[in-house]
Amino acid sequence: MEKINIIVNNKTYSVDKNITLLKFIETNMPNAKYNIVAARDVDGNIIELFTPIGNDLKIEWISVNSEDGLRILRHSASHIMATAVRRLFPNTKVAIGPSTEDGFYYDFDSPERFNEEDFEKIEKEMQKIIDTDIPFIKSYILRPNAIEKFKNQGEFYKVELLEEITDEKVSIYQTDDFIDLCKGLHVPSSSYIKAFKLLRVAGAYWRGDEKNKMLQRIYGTAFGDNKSLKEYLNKIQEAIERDHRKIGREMDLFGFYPEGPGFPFWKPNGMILYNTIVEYWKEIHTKNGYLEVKTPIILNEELWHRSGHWDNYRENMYFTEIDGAKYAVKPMNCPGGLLIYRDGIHSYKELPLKIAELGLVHRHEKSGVLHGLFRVRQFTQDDAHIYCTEEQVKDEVKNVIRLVKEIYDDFGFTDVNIELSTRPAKSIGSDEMWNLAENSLKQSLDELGISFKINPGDGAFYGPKIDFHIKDAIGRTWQCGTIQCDFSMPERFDISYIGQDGQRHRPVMLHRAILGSIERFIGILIEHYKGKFPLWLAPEQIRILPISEKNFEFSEKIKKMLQDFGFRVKIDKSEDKLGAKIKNARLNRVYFVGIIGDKEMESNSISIRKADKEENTIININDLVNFLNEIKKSKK
RNA sequence: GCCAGUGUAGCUCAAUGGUAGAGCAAUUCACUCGUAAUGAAUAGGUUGAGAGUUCGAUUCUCUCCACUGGCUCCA
Repeated sequence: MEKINIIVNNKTYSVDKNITLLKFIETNMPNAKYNIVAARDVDGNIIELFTPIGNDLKIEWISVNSEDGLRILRHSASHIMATAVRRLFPNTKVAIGPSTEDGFYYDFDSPERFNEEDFEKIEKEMQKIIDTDIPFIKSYILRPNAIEKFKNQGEFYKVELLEEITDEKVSIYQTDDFIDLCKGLHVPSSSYIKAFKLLRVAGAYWRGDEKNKMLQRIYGTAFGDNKSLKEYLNKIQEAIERDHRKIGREMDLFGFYPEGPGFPFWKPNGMILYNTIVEYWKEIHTKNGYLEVKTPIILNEELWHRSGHWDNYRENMYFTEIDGAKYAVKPMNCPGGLLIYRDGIHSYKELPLKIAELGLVHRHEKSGVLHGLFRVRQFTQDDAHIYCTEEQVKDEVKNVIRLVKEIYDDFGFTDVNIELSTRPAKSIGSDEMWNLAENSLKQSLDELGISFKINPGDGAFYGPKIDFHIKDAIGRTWQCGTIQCDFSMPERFDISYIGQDGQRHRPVMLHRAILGSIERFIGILIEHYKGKFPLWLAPEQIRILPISEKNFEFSEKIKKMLQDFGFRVKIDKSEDKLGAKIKNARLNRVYFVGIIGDKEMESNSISIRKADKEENTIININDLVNFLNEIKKSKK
């Protein structure tokens, strides 16, 4: 009998691996016939353990609502969904059905076109399966037998999977009449699914490859109790309410029109936000020793052959013609920047040379991927290229990391995850270059004591990179900043500096962006703040609400004064009552409203309040500018 | 690009094989007003575009465009 060692509560147990029935229960289910847990083995993998009650084995239970528990629960829910779908649509073939970060899906190949109206039917059938408490029965069979079995059933996706598995034996799970090739784990029976919901249907390629057949993927989620499901659905709702496309419209920030799909149009309010960010960005970069340049948007095609973009990035580029010669619209700023560097002789004394560019780039994104400001075809990168010696790389990378953190902090993002991506399959440059580059980045992070995740094969085609992911107010993460180490472009452009020895040397080039794309970053900011920006970013910082026409003149005086001090201020001279004026100010996400009535005029003051708060502060006009400046300075 | 869905007034949404309505917004008038919507009136649409079926299409069919959710990709 095959045994497996597992560690539970620091004790090692030898356990029979051939289990045919799996029970997975919570401690608060005393009537279960069997106790079974999912535990972690020595390598940290989840393995299963089976023991009848009465065995003295002490088990550390995992709750249904723990990360592992939910994964098991959701994976089981996907099987139940597949069972239901196959009951309702018998001609449906199944592909794979894993759990995801917050739910599960199953990919189907079916003559039926599923749509969301089918969900009710499928959910009902799933509920039936859950109510009848059908067990998940696990068994192991020899791989050739499994291939035979699934072939007979016409489940060719399973056969394809099986043909790649090298194990002698594979496990299969049976739920009702639905038999699925599956490693597990699963809950013991369907009634463990206490709350589930199907969410959407989408197309998905078999094995994620667009050359393969498009399958129909049904997404859903499941929880151990109804309350958690409700909380999850509320979170989805919250994300919908934060949608930057909706808030952007409400605040009149930007627009997209059919005349330019994927090309954002910035409206006056949006430009205020945009320019405020740019001004801040320029200031902090100047302070950190960066010089600024601007390079052309359209450049000769020859340049892109030299840079390697033509070979590696062509399908994302736009091309044009000038006087019969071929030109390309830049998808990246570096080649242009390199021309500037190459224009002159550089001494080692100039290095590190930090050249920043807010570069407008165009990339042809497939029509189906465009998404508000998050995914556009034209955007401005807050780019910079740092030319330095190999010895300087580590320190420069560290400097960039510090700057990245400072900038994110100023925008209210304090939670940052860092990832290191290594050489991809499609790449240029020698092995030595790649090793040197990857090691330099790794060491910089290590020396700063920063923990990071490694993404093998995720680097740019010209070098490895460090990516920065910020976490927003509702816990979503967004990749924004990046540092890319490039030994390749300097060679292609044959750039050099004169070293202490009077000889020419090849500098290293670091590409880096902090906000990533200003357009996208604004989208993230909108969703993070739900449009309620801190004072320094708010397109409209203060709106003065006169109670009646008698107060207009005094209001104008205050407006003029605030404008002279650089504040963005408007007066609501509409015929609305005060309540309506406040409502409108809130809707427009104005930061402060200042109320001017006879009372205020008499005392030469203004009743000021944050537009979304109840409390008023009465401030003398002479103190107003100081009051606002204090809040603006703090950035947050 | 692929799969599915959607497209009606500035916004949110109704309705119908016999050329369309509501609320909010807008405009005008009255009210001169104190903390999340004062009242009245007016105006606003070749129902995304094109073609087909039909006596008649906004409705049914097809093509295209755009958008939404995914796949893939990515800042």
